Amino acid sequence: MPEISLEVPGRGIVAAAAGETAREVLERAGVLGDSVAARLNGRSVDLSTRVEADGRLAPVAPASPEGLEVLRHSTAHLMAQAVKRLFPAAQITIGPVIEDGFYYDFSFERPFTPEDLERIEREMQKIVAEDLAVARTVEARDAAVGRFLGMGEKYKAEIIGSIPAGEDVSLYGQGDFVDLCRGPHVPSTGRLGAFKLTHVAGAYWRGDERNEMLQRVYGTAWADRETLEAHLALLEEARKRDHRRLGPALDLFSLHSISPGIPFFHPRGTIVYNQLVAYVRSLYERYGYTEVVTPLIYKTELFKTSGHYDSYRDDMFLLRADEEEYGVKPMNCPGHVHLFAQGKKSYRDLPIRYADFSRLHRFERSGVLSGLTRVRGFSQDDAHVFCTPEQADEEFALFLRMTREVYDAFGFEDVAVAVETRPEKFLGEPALWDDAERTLQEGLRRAGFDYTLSPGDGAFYGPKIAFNFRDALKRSWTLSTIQVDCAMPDRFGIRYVRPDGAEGRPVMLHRAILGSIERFIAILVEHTAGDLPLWLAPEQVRVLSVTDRSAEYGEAVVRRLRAAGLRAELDSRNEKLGFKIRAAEMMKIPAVAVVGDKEASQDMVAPRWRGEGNRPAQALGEFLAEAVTRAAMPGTGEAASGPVGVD
RNA sequence: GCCACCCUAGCUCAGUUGGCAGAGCAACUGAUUCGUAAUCAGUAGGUCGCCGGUUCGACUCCGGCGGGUGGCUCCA
Repeated sequence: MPEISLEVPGRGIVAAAAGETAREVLERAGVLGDSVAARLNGRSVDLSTRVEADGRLAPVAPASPEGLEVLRHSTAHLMAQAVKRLFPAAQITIGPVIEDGFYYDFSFERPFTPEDLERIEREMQKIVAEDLAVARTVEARDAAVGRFLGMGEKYKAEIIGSIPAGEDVSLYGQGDFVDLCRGPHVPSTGRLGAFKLTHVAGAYWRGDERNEMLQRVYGTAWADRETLEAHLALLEEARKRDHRRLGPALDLFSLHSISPGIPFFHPRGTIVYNQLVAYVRSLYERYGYTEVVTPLIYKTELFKTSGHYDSYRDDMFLLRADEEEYGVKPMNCPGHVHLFAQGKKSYRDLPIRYADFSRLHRFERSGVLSGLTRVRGFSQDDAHVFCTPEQADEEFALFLRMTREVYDAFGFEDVAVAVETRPEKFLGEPALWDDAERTLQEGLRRAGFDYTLSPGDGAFYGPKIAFNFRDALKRSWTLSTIQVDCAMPDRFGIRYVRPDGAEGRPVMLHRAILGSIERFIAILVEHTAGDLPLWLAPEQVRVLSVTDRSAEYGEAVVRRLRAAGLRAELDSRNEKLGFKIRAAEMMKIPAVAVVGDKEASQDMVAPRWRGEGNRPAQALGEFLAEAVTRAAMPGTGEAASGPVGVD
């Protein structure tokens, strides 16, 4: 056998015979350890892969990203094997790795029950104990199709059938089970074990709702028990932070079947809501926006012109009055274009930036509604910019500056930017789209944003940039978006007079920074676990009287705090101090001021800041000054800056 | 919209094979006047999501509808 040489990290060059397995080479190099696969020239391969030529070879540890991918994929196969043993009539389809775990889709005559999941999990553990060897074989495509048809696996045969004819496919077998798979996999089922099946759900075959509904079983898998437990603990933590639980508990909002998907904001939640709007308004003042108030309901004629009637009608609330069809607006843009078209506009008027906090209503399919994150009624910090083509770059840059300022204000750091391009169903000229997509990408590059491309995800009227924020629970949410409109200026025929007296078509941008205020509140509640920043907290200070003797002084303290613009309440209930402290903590009140005989006699309070604990009593004026400073809205007070360089 | 599961007091949850609906917390009343995460006692609170069926009898079994949860498909 010819000698080959392999570069193994930490071991330099290791000599091997061509045809030796990766496992043999790694073992001899003393780096096999508990690896579940190998990396050969940068590609993940099975440990049983034969090395035929010079190259680089490294072990893949179970806890490494590639290792976890292998474990999860192998665990998906393990589950499929268990399902086939328990339910031979079930047909296997696909079973990919997803974030933190895997799923496998089965076609079966009935849905799996939670009890089935437990049985499947036990069967999986049995197969782990059997420690079956996992073996890879290669077969011609048509032979593989025949093999799976022979086993009655018509879905699998269909998948393999869609691979180009004449190609070979790789199969992985373990005991009585075989599956089509690119691999790699762990060498034997005994290497698995730190997994848990989490839930079952329906899923359409090939993701198309016209197809059969399959049974999808989700699971999570990790390198060892400890990391599995840690992951389950994180899920538990997420459950505790869930805004649908915290929101009502903190008396912020509630949902009721009387209006599915449209939230009721309670007085406390309304304070948060209005503070966010006030914050955005303060930015608008500096960034040169003008606010408008526009109709909620329009004759559908408007939506026919804008294109919404054709592209978006199924998602709209339509109504009939006076023999006329009306639509509740799902977006502000058609109204704003209409508004722009009123009166003659000159280049001297541009850019025009219409901001609108109007409520929007979208008839979302019932199955997609969820808390405040997916609703049927909401409002956005929405605005539409109309400018000359020459101004478009600067307008885009301005938006990016504003976005950055807002994210800094909230301390949002983990933000990924995606450029979403022309979808299949679109309006306007493809050339316009290409231009717009290029403009967006160049602007991002100039502003120093990294981004990824998300082909086909744009809005029907133009390409879009989405700012996706990852919250404390590692979930991703679209907050800000900006879209170049390639359709509506033409459809509405809006114009402006250029310096040379000719008429031009203005460029239209759609943009939002917080996005939906409802969704933003949900994200903020979960990100902060309900500990909202002081400027947003519905009740900023709670004054606690120790006994009835200090209640009157407590009232005076509350009056002083309120006069200084703070949101303060008095708890003078006939309860012990410990009880009131607990109540304030559970409502996550940021600051507590205890007043007893001592404080009352000296014009003092004993502060207790949430997360910081008790402080010695201090003069009321001192406490008040600190609270006012801490409660400042971002971009105001000391740090306030003047107008941003526009207009 | 599709698949599965869930819906009992304001909240969190018990409720045996179909036989008079329960607890803790919250609320209310009284006592207590108390110093940093729950003082004690008492009172009230329910068309068991809604409608229909089976049954001598339904929170419990069956069907339909509504809402929610997890997914799928769609999306701020």
